[in-house]
Amino acid sequence: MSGLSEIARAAGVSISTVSRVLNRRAGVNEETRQRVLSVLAEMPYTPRGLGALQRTGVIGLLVPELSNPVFPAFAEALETRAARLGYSSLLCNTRSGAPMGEEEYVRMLLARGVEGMVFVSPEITNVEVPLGQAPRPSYYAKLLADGVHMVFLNGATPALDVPDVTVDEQLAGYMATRHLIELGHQRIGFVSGPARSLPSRLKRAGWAAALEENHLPAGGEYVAHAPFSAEGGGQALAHLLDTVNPTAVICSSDHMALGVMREAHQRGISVPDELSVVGFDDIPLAAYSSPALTTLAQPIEEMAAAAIDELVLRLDPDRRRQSTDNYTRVFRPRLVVRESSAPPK
Amino acid sequence: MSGLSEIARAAGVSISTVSRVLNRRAGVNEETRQRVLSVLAEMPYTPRGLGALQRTGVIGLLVPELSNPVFPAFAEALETRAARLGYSSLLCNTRSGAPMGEEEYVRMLLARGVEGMVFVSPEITNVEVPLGQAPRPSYYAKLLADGVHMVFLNGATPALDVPDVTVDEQLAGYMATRHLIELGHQRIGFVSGPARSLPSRLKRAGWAAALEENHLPAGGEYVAHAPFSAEGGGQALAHLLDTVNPTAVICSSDHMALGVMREAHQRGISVPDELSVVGFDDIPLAAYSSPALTTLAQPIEEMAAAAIDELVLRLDPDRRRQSTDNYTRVFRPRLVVRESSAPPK
DNA sequence: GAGGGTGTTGCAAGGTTTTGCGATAATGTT
DNA sequence: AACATTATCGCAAAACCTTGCAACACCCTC
Repeated sequence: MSGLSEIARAAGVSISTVSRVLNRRAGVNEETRQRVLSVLAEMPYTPRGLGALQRTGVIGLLVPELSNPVFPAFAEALETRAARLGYSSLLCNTRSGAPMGEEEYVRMLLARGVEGMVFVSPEITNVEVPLGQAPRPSYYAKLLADGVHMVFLNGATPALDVPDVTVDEQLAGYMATRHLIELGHQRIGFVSGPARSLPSRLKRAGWAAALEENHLPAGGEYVAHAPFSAEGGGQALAHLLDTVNPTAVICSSDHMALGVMREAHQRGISVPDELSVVGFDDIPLAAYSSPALTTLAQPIEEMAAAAIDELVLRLDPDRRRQSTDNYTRVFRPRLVVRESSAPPK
Repeated sequence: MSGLSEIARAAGVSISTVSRVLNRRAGVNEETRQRVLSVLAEMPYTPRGLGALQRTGVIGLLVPELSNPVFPAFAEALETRAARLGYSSLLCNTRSGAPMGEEEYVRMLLARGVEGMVFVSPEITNVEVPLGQAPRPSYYAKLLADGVHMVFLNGATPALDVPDVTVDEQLAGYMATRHLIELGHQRIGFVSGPARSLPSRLKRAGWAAALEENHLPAGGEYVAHAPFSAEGGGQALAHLLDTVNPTAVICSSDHMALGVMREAHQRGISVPDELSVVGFDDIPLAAYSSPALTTLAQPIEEMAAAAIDELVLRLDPDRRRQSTDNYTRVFRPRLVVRESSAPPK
C-alpha cells in the first residue's frame, strides 16, 4: 500500500531505480533489483492511480495446474457461478512456470485489483514445504491480516482462519476401499500422490481404516507415492505390481487412475477382470474411458457454488459476515460405480 | 488505450471528473457518472503515465472453454512459455458465464493492465455469428486500431491484419482421411463441429478433397454437425450410423472422438474392428483412452511458443516489429497412429 | 597506468493524475 | 422573494511516475 517513494526509501535507492525495476527495464544491477523486489514483497506497491480498485467485480481463481482435468472443471464451475453473481474471473495456474509461485501470483492479482480469491488445492496442502524453499506459515496469515478476502477449496487447514469448502477426503478413501472389500478384494493398494500432500494422507487414513476394520493388510508396502499425473499413476502401479501384486488399487485422482489403467493395458492385465481400479474426482472424462472408471465423485458444481457464494458474501459490504470465524463446509463424496471395478477372479 | 484527458474530452467533462468517477469518490452527479462510464465502455481506460501499468509483465490468454482438454493444454503451454520470458498470464474463459462475451473480457483485461493478449480459437472463427447477436466485424479491427497487441492462435482470418499461429486445418482433414483410405475404408464420415465454425469447414474441405481424389463419396450426408463436446460426438455418430453407416469417421476434435468411441462402445460396436476413429488435437489424454486414439496432433508446445514469442516481440519496445503486416505461421499437423484405426473387416 | 567502453545510478525535466479550493447552480428555508 | 446551504464541477497546484542525460565506477586493452 505504498507509493514509489516509500519503497525507494526502504530499499535505499532512488525513485527512478524502483520505477525501472517495476517496469522491467534494463539498466538495473541484479543485486539492486533483488533488494528492491524483496522490499516490494514486504510492502506491496499500490499505484495510487488504481483507485478503481474498490469494487471491480473481478475475482481471482488460483489452481495449481491444468493438466489434471479436475482443475479446469473446477475453474469452469467457479467461473460460471461467479458470472451469475455478476463477477468475472481471472484464472491463474500457479505452477505453470517455474519462477512464479503462488505467492507472487496472489500479489499480482491484488495489484490488478481483484476483490477476492478462491484457492483451489492451495500450496498449504503440502504439509512439508519442499526443501530449499523457506516455509512461510505466515504467508496466508499475512494476507488475512491485510483484509484480503479469500476462500479455500479443498485446502482445509485448521491452522488458518480461512473459510473453506472441501470434500471429506478421509471418507472418500474409506468408501473406495470399502467398495473394493465388499467386492471381495483382499490385497488393495493405494496409488498415492506425493507423501507431503495432505489430501493423499487423509485418503490413506481412510483406506487404512477400512482395511484394518476387516483385518486386511494396510502396511506401507501397499502404498506407492508418485507425482500427480497419469505417468505417475503408471509408475506407482508398476511398483505395486512388482512388489505386493494387489488385485485392486485406489488412486489419489482420476488422472492417476487413467495412468494406472494404461499401464495395466500395456502389461496385458485386464481391467477389471484381473485388476480393479477406483479413482477420485469423477472428472468429466471418467465416463469416457474404457472401461469406464469407477470413482468417488466430488460434487464439483455444488462445491464451486458454495465457495463462490461464501466469497461473494464476504465481499458484499452490506451483508458482510461479521464473524470471520471458521466457516467450513464439508461435502460427502459419492461413489460412482462404472466398469473398472469388479470382484477378483 | 486512452488517457484520462481523451476520455474527459469524449464525455464532455473535465479531467478531474473522470478521475473522480474512476476513483469512486463522492461529489459526482449520478447522471454525469453514467455518461463517463458509458464513454469508458467504448474506450477502455489505460492509465498512461501511471506506474507499473505500462510494462506490467502481464499478458491475457483468452480461451473459449475449458471442457475440451486442448484448451487447458494450450493454456498451460502458453503460460509456461510466457513465464520463461518473464511474463505472467491471466487466463479467461470467454464462454464460461452467459453474460460476459469475449469483448467484455478483453475490455476487463485491458483495464487490469495487460500488455497484450493471445486469443485461442477466438469468436471470429465463427463465420456466421449466432442469430440475435449483432455481428461485429469492426470489433477486433477497433482493438487493432487502438494499438492493442494481440495474436491469434488457431484463429486465422484474412479479413484482419492480426498475426496468427495456426495448424493447417485443411491439411489435417486431408491427412486423416488419407490415412483411412490407405487402410481400405470407403465410407468415411465426418463428425463435425457446428457449421459456422471455420476450422470445421476447412477440415471438411480437406476431407472432401481426399475422398474425391479417390472417387469416394463426399456428400453432405456423410457429415454430421454437432456441438463441440463428447456428447455432441456421440450424437453425431448416432446420426451417421443410422443413415450412411460409415466404416470409419474423422472428428473435429479428440474431445468429440471420445464421445464417438463411447457411443460405439454402448452400441456394442468394436473400435477399431468395426469402426475406425480418427481425432484431432492429440490431447494429452488421447494416449490414455482405450483403444488409444489415432489422431492428428497439433504441435501444441511449438505453437504456443510461436504465439508467445511473436506477442512478446511486439510488446518489447526495443525490438518491436516495425511492420505489423500479415505475420502468419502455419504448422503442419502430425499423424499419430494409435489403436483406434485399422483396416475395415 | 592512461584511455575508452560498458554498466549502473541519481538528477531533473516532462507528462499524467489527484486533490484542494473556489465558482456556479440547484435546492431548501424563512 | 431573498438568503442560506449543499451539490457539482473545473481550475490550478501538488503529487507522482517516467525517461533522457550526465556522473560515477568498474573493467579491459594497449
